[in-house]
This record gives sequence, structure tokens and C-alpha cells, in this order.
Amino acid sequence: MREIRLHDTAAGKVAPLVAREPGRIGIYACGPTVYSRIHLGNARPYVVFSLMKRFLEHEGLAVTLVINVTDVNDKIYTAARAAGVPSAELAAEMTAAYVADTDALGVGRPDHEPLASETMDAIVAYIQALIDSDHAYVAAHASNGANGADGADGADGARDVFFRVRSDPGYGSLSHRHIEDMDQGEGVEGSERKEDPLDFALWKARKADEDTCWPSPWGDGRPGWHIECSAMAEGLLGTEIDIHGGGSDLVFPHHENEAAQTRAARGSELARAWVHNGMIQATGEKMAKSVGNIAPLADVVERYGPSAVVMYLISGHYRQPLSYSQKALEQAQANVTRIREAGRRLSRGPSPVALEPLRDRFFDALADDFNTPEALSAINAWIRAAAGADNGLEAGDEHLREMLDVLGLAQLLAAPVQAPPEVNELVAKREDARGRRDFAAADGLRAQLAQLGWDVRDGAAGPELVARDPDRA
RNA sequence: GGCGACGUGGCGGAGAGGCUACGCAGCGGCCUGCAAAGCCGUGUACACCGGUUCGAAUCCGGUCGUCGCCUCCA
Repeated sequence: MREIRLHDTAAGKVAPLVAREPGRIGIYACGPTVYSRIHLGNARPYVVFSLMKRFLEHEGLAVTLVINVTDVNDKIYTAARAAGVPSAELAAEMTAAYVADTDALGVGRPDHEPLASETMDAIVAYIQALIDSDHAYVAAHASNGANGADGADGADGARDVFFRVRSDPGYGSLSHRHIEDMDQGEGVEGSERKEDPLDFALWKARKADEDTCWPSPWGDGRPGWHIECSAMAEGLLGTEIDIHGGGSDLVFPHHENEAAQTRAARGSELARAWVHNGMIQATGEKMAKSVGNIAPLADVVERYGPSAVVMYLISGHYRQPLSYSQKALEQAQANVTRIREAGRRLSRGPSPVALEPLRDRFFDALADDFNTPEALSAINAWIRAAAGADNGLEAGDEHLREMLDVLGLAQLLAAPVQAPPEVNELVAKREDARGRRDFAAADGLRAQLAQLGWDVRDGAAGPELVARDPDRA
């Protein structure tokens, strides 16, 4: 088996992936907060870690991929209020939309997709463990509502619980920053109840305008953002997870806090390797809902097709920023078309042994910090070589299928769609016209066929029908 | 202000001390009634200024610029 190397944010370098348990790899990636439809930027980690799983499986490892859904969160409350629907309803609706939107990409589903709302017992127990070990504390005063809108806030005695950041000597080791260097911004919600401005919330006492809450030893409330991931990840994968991933914007504070919680409560690291993908940029900056430069995933898939979207996402190295533009997606579409055309010229079956080095180059590239652009380059080289041999007529598609499958693009080699009878009739009429050298009539029929979504290519072996854009049915 | 990335040919985007990916677009050719698809050929790029070296786009220092994080964020 190849040695697989990945960039670990904590170590700050590319290092060999050594499975916690031989032959098995657990991956936990942070998924979306479901308060609206996801955008292209949210899709990047989904695709990166899904494809990483496929690659590791190809290398003979048993992989468990977990991508969580944050369905309890301030933004959800805010969005639900604005929409005039219960927050749980909005969250459920957007979770379903997220599943549909990512399903459309065709790269597979994670093995587990835990919801924060369904992990409450474990979250509460986790917080209790942190309190018991003195790494967390219950706020001295009941929350009185940050907005002061309702004097009854917290009257039931519900309290916030905070994590004592300075109690973790390892704090900052993931994001490589020192506590002293941090802006200790004031004015953050709940700051007056914290012992230290650095501390972050594990449990938030229920506010009057929040329509969901869960019971706890500290009163009704809900979990903070970071604790849910520690709890969900541990519940499904344990600690010292092989790979913990997400967008690079999560390194601090989200992942730093997760790591601190796990060290404090369990005495071990949450993850052995932290893998972060770069941001997608639009209009020169990070694509984000708060910036307003987002491209909803569903729209992009609708417009360019799922294969082109996946191709676009792997056209750059996962750790680098990736620019979003119409042109970039169109290029990805052209690349997809090129591969599909190549597949058309291949027979089904074993590939020439002489092409194995190119296939190996593909997998070696992925083993080297998941270098998809280099891997794509190997595919192109393979295609060129395969096509060069007897016009490609003798080459089988096995290698190409194997490579594309890891990228979630094997559908590009799907058998061509059969044309309906009326289309074939038009082709026959056109052949007739061509036989009479009535090219005006022939060209007219070709235009008609194009209207119906079929291209005709006149080859030595007769006309070939090609469905236009089968990726966008 | 602190921490960290990055500046590559028209565009996207790898790589990396000497062997100068790959794709898209363009151009020329073959094929074709014309197309389409394909094939062949074609572009000597690495922000700037110094330094190290026989040799640097690749290492070191500086300059300029862009981006990310430090606050919710994939």
C-alpha cells in the first residue's frame, strides 16, 4: 500500500497518515449549520472529505466518515424568527435541503450525519465531566437576557456554563497562537458572566425568544457550538480520531475549542491529524453568507451539472483558496466533456498494461496530500496515451473508470443513452439526404435534431448520435 | 497590531535548486460535403530587489501586493 501523507494543521506540515487502528480510518468533518440552503463554499469540505474517503478505501482502508449537522444555533433562531416558523421546523427543512443538495453531487453520503439536537444526553454528560474536572464552571449569575427584552429571562434559574480556557495548557497548539496574543474583545455576549474573556460557552441558558431548549443540571438551555462536535465525534469515533477536518476558517476558535474540551475531559487529543480546506473566493474575498457573495450549491449544480461542480472543486489543491467564477465553472464543464468524449472512444474492459504507470501516478498524487490537480493531470496523460494507441479503439476503460470512481465521476463513463425512434428516423432521413448530396436538407435535419437535444457526428462508420449535456438532464 | 498562507504563461492551476505538469481559450495542420468530435503541431511563465549556488521560478533577506484567522463563518 502507498504511504499516504496529509497536511496536519497542528503539526504545520505534511506527515504520514498512521491509522490509530491498523487498517481503519475515522474521519470527522464539520458540516453546515442549517439555517439556509448551503452554498458552493459549504460544499467544498463535503466533497473533499467524501473523495478522501473514497481514495482511502481504494487503498484498502476501512473508512468511517462522519459529517455532522449543526441544527441548534443562534442563526437558526434568528432565521426562523424572520421567516415566522418554528426553529426546529426550519432546521429540519434545511437539513433535508442540505441532504438533497449534496446528494445531487453524486459523491456518496457520509456514514453518519449526527444532529446536535439528537446528541443532547452526550453533550450534557460531556459538560458535566468538564465541570467535575474543574475545567468548566457554572456562571455565578443567571442569564438576564443579553437584550434585556424580557425581565423573566433566566428567572427559572437557568445558568450558562463556560469552559475555563486557561485551564488547558495546550490551548492554542492547533491554531499556533498564544493566549497573550489574542484580542480579548469585550462586549461579547455573556462576557459579564465569564471569569475570563477567553472562556467560551458550553451551555447557554434559554432566552425568552428561543423556542427550543433542553433540560440540564444547569436549567433549560442549549449547547454551545463547540461542545456538540466534541460529543458527536467522540460518540461515533472515539478520541484520537485519525482525521478531523473542515474549512480553514474553523481552525480558530471552533477546532481549537473542540481540541481543548477533549484534552480537558479525556486527557487525550481529539484528533491525530487536523485537515483543513481553503476557502472559495468570490469577488476577491471569502464566499460567505455574511458577505453576500454566495452561489447556492443547488443553483450551480443546476446550471453546470454535478460533474462539472465536482471537477471545479478538485481543479485546485484542497488547501489552496479557489476562485469562483462563471469562467472557472465553464472550464470545469469543458474538462468534464473531454473526459466523457474520451470514454466514448474506449471499449469496456481491461486497460493496456503499458498505461499502468500513468494510473499509478494518479494514485500517488492523491497519496501525496491529496493532490487532485496533479491527479487530474495524470488522467489527461492517460487519456492521451490511450487515445494514441490505435485511435483508442483497442484500449479498455478499466483504469479510467478506477480513477474516476475515486473522484466520484465514474458516471462520465456511463453507457450512452439510446435515442428514441423519432430521432433515429430523422437521422435516417438525413442520411438519405446526404446520399443524394442534398446538403441543405441534411443540415436542416441536423438543426432539427439539435433542437431535440441530439448532436450528429458523421464518421467513417456512419453517423453517431450524441446526447447533448447528459449531465444536466 | 498578532498569527498564517500566497503572488506561475491570455485564463485556471500543479510542481519545485538543473530534466521547464496539465487543462481551457487561441493559432496552424490532418480528417470532413460542411460541421462536430478526434488527432498532430504550436506558447520558454514563475511579483520586484538583493544574496547563497557552477546553476533559483524553486533556498535566504528585504520590498510591494492579495487573501485567511484573531467575532458567527465550510
